[in-house]
Amino acid sequence: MPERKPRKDAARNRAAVLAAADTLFTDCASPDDVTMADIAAAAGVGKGTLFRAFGDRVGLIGALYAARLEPVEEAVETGPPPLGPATPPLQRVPALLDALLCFKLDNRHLALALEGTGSGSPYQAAHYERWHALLRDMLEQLPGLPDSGFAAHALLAAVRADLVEHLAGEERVPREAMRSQLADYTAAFLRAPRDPE
Amino acid sequence: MPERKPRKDAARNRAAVLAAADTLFTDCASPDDVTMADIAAAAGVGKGTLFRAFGDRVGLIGALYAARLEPVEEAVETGPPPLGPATPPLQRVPALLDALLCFKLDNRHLALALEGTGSGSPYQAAHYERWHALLRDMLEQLPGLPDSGFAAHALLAAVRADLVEHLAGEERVPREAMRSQLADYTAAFLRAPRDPE
DNA sequence: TCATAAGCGGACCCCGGGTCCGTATTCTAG
DNA sequence: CTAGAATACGGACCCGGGGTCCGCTTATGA
Repeated sequence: MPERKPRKDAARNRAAVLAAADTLFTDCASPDDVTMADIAAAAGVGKGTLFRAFGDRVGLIGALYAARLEPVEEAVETGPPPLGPATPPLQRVPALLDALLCFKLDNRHLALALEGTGSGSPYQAAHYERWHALLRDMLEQLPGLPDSGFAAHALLAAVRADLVEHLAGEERVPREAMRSQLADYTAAFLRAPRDPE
Repeated sequence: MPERKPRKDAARNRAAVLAAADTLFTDCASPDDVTMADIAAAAGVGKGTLFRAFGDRVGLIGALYAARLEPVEEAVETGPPPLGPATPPLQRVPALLDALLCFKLDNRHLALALEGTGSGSPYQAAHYERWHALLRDMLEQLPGLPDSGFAAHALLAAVRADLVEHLAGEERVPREAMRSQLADYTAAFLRAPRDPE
């Protein structure tokens, strides 16, 4: 395949934009008061450059998000328990949800910016489908649970960026409290199946 | 309190706008390709009128949403079982979630428009807090469940408009299937407490 | 009927995402 | 090293949508 390597300045600019956007997003109160022009300016670059490199706003945010998310993905795909693939579902499901929660807590504005993108919802983001499939498959291995597809969606909905933001921001729930609440919630759901004693 | 009654034409126009917006939203593919100008035009009214009557876009959508939601609220507050207040929590919780799901199914675009409003999320909509409080209180009466506040959030997240839209639209899950999946999910969660046999 | 306040409408402003194209930079072949 | 093509740059520019403003119209009630 003729995958031509990009020019050096292009690569440098891309990196600069990514870096600038990153700090801007983490510093700002709401993701949508950081504009494309702001980012371009902060990166010392023209708007055109920015759009050529990432296509559009969603593309840029998506790239940032992907970069931040990469460690988590690696930990899930090839890491040690309890996140790695060798873990039995009963421990891995809560571990995954906890990891996702932590990620959203650590990248509030970014996740918010990505999920709140137009009416698109998070449901057409490439990542979402991956997490959903993974979670669904794990749930499927657990006997006696209801429709795994829906359950996976519902569990993922419990760690949606705006909910997390609301809890952390409005309700001032501290990080560890939120983690344990989520763990309890997950546990309650997973405890369900063994009912016919 | 000096609550002056509005002029007749004002009332008429308000109603016209509401009606026009309603049909526009239900007909259109995505909630954000119906603009304020469209609504004004469809209602045969100037933009100014529209903004004076509802403040801003969110206000208008909120008003529409509230109107549509009113029957549900009444059913919950003063209706017969299984939605009404006389129902024991174990039946009322699933009934409430089911009612909410049906509502979102029947008002997809509207709910989508309201929940997807900026980064505001649904969590600052007045209605949300009501549902959350109600659900939390019901959960509280059930022994052995984890933190009711979080659980209420998580359960409500399972019927969020964009998830419902995704399931109905992208995954083509039929209405009744979705209802039963939600019911199963809810049941699994509620079944949890009685574990120490 | 007339005075006054409430309401009306649509031209207008603002601002942000996205585009365009003349110019500058990098790459590559000779 | 150099010339030419290919690629990238940047910021002026466009467009569309939310929200405002103010001179004019219409309801109201004395």
